[in-house]
Amino acid sequence: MVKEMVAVMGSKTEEFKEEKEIFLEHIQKSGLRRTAQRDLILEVFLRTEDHLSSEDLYWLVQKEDPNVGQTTVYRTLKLLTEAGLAREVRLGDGRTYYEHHFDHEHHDHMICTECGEVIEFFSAEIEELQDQMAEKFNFKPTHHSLRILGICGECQKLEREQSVASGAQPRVRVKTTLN
Amino acid sequence: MVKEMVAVMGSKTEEFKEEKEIFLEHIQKSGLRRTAQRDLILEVFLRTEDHLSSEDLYWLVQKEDPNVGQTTVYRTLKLLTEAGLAREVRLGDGRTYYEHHFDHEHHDHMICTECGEVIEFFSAEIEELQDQMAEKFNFKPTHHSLRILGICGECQKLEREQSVASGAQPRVRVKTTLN
DNA sequence: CCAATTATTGAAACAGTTTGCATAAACAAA
DNA sequence: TTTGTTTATGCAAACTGTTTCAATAATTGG
Repeated sequence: MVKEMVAVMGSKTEEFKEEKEIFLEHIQKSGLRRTAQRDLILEVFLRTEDHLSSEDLYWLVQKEDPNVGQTTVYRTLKLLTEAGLAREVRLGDGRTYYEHHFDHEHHDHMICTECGEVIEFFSAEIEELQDQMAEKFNFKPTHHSLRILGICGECQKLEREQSVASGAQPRVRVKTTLN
Repeated sequence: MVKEMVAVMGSKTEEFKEEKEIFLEHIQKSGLRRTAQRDLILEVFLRTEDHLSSEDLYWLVQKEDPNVGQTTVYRTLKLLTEAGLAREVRLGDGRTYYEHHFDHEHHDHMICTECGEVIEFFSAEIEELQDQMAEKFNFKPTHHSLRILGICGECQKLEREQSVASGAQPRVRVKTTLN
């Protein structure tokens, strides 16, 4: 078990060198310690280009090393966030998701309430207006999150087909956890 | 105990007539039943112009009728949301808050990460740009939520005073639950 | 190399919310 | 009104995502 960990320590792939350096730097700067778990979690996180909840990531990591607890994944994700490698995103269900942050432009999200698809978008104009708004209230913004909930193109199409096929009963929306 | 309830049923105040009608209508349309608890919860909710968590509301209701359970408050708030009288707001801590929705203009929130103050604001330009964005992705928006996290004017002032008084140590941010 | 210090870990605790169930209350029909 | 049917209620227990804590492991100073 320990031997395996040592093997992992040597960092499986040579990809993501930059990110790994950043992580190490952050670890050292904060007086923390490099561990096999943290290396593995970072590795798997970087490999997965998606919005991951802590639990999602936990299971992915489990597959490669069953000796990693949920807690460690939570903490490591928090670390990655501090290091600037990950960004917390709340999509609207209770969960917190994480997405790559390093080398990724800032963006906001549209979320389909039918299928859960997440569309990333960016608008410089909206950003600008937000800052103006904040200034008007003498508010110093540090972050913001803009989520647009609705129905994606695909689901709209499906909806139309369904209403034709089954005689246009109004469809019941799935779990409208607003906001 | 039953007598009291009957007294409450008759609706304590004559205010909020419109909202109460809407609620009744929704109740009937959905084949649900009017009950003393629901009436009381609605009443107290309407009386309190604020962002309330389910628990907040629970305690307020408790004061007037100790025979109301948390569960009922949760369920009723969901009802009120469906009826269009309340709106769910996630301010960033785990909790779900509710605010008045009927007859209240749509707005977004700035949240102070120091003191928790919530500033409501509205920008027609931002709304417009959001719709344009959605259209660009063929996305049919139903709701949106824009949160700006940062530091309110008051806390900025405090910060400045503190840094003068105590010799300008960089201040540690309280619970930076981003996003 | 050993002891003392400090960080890391996973299990258990925790908060907020939801669900299942037996009882009580609302409503409709007689 | 009374009866029968169906829904609402509130408790307790389940569940979810997250944080805490005591035991363990790593690192540092002597």
